[in-house]
Amino acid sequence: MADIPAGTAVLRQFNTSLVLAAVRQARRPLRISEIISVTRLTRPTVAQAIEELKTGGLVVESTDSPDGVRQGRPAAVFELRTGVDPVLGIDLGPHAVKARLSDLGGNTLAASARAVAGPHDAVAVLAGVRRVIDSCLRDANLDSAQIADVVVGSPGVVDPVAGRLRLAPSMRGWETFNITSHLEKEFRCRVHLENDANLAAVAAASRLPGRTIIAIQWGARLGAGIVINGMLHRGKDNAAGEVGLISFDDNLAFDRDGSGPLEAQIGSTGMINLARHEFSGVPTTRLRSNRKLTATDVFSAAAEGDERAIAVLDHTTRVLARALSPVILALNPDIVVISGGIAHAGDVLLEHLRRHLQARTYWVPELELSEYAEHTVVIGSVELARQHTWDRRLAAAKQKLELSEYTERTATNGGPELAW
Amino acid sequence: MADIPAGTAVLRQFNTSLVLAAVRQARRPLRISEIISVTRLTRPTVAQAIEELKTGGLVVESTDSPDGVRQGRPAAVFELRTGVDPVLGIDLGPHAVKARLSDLGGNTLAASARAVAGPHDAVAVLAGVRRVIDSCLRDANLDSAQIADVVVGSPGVVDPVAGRLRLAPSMRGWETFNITSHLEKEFRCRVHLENDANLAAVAAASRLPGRTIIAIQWGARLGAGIVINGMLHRGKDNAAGEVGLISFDDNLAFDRDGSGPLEAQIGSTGMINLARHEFSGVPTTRLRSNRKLTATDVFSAAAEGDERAIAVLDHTTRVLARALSPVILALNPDIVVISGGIAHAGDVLLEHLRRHLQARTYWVPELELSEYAEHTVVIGSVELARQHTWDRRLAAAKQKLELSEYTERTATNGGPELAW
DNA sequence: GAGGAAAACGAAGCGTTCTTTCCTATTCCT
DNA sequence: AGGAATAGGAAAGAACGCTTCGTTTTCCTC
Repeated sequence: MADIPAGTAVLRQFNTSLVLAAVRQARRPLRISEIISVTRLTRPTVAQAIEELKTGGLVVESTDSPDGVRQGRPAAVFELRTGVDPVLGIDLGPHAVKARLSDLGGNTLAASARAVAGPHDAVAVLAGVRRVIDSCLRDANLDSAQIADVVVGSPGVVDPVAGRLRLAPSMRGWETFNITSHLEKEFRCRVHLENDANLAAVAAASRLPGRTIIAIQWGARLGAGIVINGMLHRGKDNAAGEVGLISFDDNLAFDRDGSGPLEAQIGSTGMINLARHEFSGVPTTRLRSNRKLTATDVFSAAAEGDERAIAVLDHTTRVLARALSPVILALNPDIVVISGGIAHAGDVLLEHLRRHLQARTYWVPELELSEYAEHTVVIGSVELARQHTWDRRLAAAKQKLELSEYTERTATNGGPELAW
Repeated sequence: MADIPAGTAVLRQFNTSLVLAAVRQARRPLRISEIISVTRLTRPTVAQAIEELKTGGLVVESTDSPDGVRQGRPAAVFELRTGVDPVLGIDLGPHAVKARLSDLGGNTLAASARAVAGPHDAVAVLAGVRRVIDSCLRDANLDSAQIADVVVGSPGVVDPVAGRLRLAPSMRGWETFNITSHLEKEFRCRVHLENDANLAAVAAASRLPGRTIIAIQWGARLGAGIVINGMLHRGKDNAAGEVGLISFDDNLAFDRDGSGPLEAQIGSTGMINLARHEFSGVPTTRLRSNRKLTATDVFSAAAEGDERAIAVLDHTTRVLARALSPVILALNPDIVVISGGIAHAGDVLLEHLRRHLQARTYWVPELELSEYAEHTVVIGSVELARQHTWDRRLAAAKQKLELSEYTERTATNGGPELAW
């Protein structure tokens, strides 16, 4: 903590981060005159800020020839220094572990996935984690010491300070195991633990900045991540979005999988049980009861018009709509994004869900399937790790602006003419 | 819009608003040395800022002798100039209109309430509004031209830009009537329309800064206001918090009062119907079926142990818990505050509600009855009007800081070590 | 009652930053 | 080859905050 008396130095830092933000928001290399028009600063100021950012390693002079005007002395163009500080995202799914490596610019360097015996076998899961990490590092030709940030996604309610799970009935034994400090022994950076649905929400929020989003992570388990005006909402106990615990029979109980009432009903295993029951003794050409039935089978059959598959789909989406409608009425979100393996189901899913929501909510939000499907959580992990790294980089430039914590917070969100 | 090249002037303005924020947050007159220690600015800077704020009419030198140290040359103390810019709050309730007049410091100058024929009679409501406003102005010895801001609370979904109600089945005819422009003819200031439950939430948020709150406005109608980390959440269509429309029978319909399914069941009229049915033919000493039954009667009977009243209470709170539990699981709020006439019920209500929530949510939030009870909405109106006025006052000092809109917004809420 | 200590107030000098202004450098077009 | 257009660089001027010093006012002690 530097001495507080700051003087005009804060101005310098403020303007520098203004320039940095301008360069960051643009998706292409920027020339100085463009930065001037965006930030409305003068040329010497911008030049000095760029110089500072260059020596600080935050931006580099791009070698590409600038776009646009092709007359006069060619301008130097600057962009973020992205091909450095690789970050790692890990998804501890119930049946598979995934890892993904990306640079600061968001370019994927490597990805790996691996099925694991089961969520209850901590040793097997840890071994799987080690293998997918090693695979990624090998593919990208990187050493673990070079990684700048790691984010681990997991079902359950996480304790971000302790780095443990506070509630994870589906992963017995994990509550007492501190996975972040375990992994931090191998990396030179911090390892963050985050709820998987929250990461799916981060992935959605990065595509939809500033919006209010309910991200439904729907696979074997069911969870939601809540994004309010672009900001992830974690809740008082970091337990926001635990919609899997919604119950209709006035009785909150976990079944033997550790599933809450709602996810037991419409999580993929619950859904398959329902389908198996529906199809019992009635083997069709596509859906034979002796083959291992998957959720995808049900959806493709529904898309082809199979009545019994449609019945399963209809029931499932009705239950989800019933559970979500109070949340949608309370939040009035812009959009509901559905991720997880179920996102392969296609528009059939959305059509049924929309119909059931229309019967229960006055303003039906936009509905969307995550294009990342079952990879949404890993991608959200990588995205969050990138944000952590950026925040840390920017922290130096922001030191003094902590003063802005004195800026009062009003209770209103700002009406049209009141936003400042 | 002044010329953009700003230079060190933005520093001046930044420091000036820092000083203003410090003075505003303190609830007592502040001496300059106190402002120095809070803002960590130097004396000349603070002195200059104070001088600027004094000439701008935002702060005044208090005549009170300063607290604390009583040695040395007595320090001048400064405080906000509050005894000016009176603001008006209005509550257009279903059965009564209320008005309340306050100064910028939050001191109530006058208050008035009046029963009206019914919410469907627009003429009667307007006449009532005029009378409560006139009564307040007369009591406070003020002229309408002196009012600095007006906020009108009403059930239904408001359109803040148009100043009309976009959905208000309970107030037929109001959708086409532009109440704000009607009132703006009488005042020299802007008139804002806001949902009543949102105003109850504003009232709660002003007592609980920075918290996540579900404010339940529970009277004849039932609505919620959602506050996320101290900020009112309005939702995409300004329709957040419309929990009165939650349905359990998969059918969203309005009854002839214009009530949604949930409010038809447990709004005060629905509750009284239930009680009347419960007590029919079984007149007790306290609750005779021939007297007009009120919700308060039911609660006081329940508090005294009347089994049938307890049954009504139990049923009502169970229905509310069932409707709210998905919202609570999704948001994991700090607290649920219940306002409206029902808040007179006392702790019996909270105990039953808590019990029913415990069966449905893993982390039960704090529960509280609004101390303002049926006056919560008017008080929230006044609070919001005060905030509007402050924001407008501050706008001048903030002009240049609009630049901060370039400060990027990350999708995360900021982990422990990431907040800046 | 006089002197000292403590706190507040006021003013001058200094350093940093941004802005303005002018000039030079490079490239394309005619 | 020369003009136009754009980029880059340097110096002067202005505004601001920080530091330092001296002055004023009150309380406490002797």
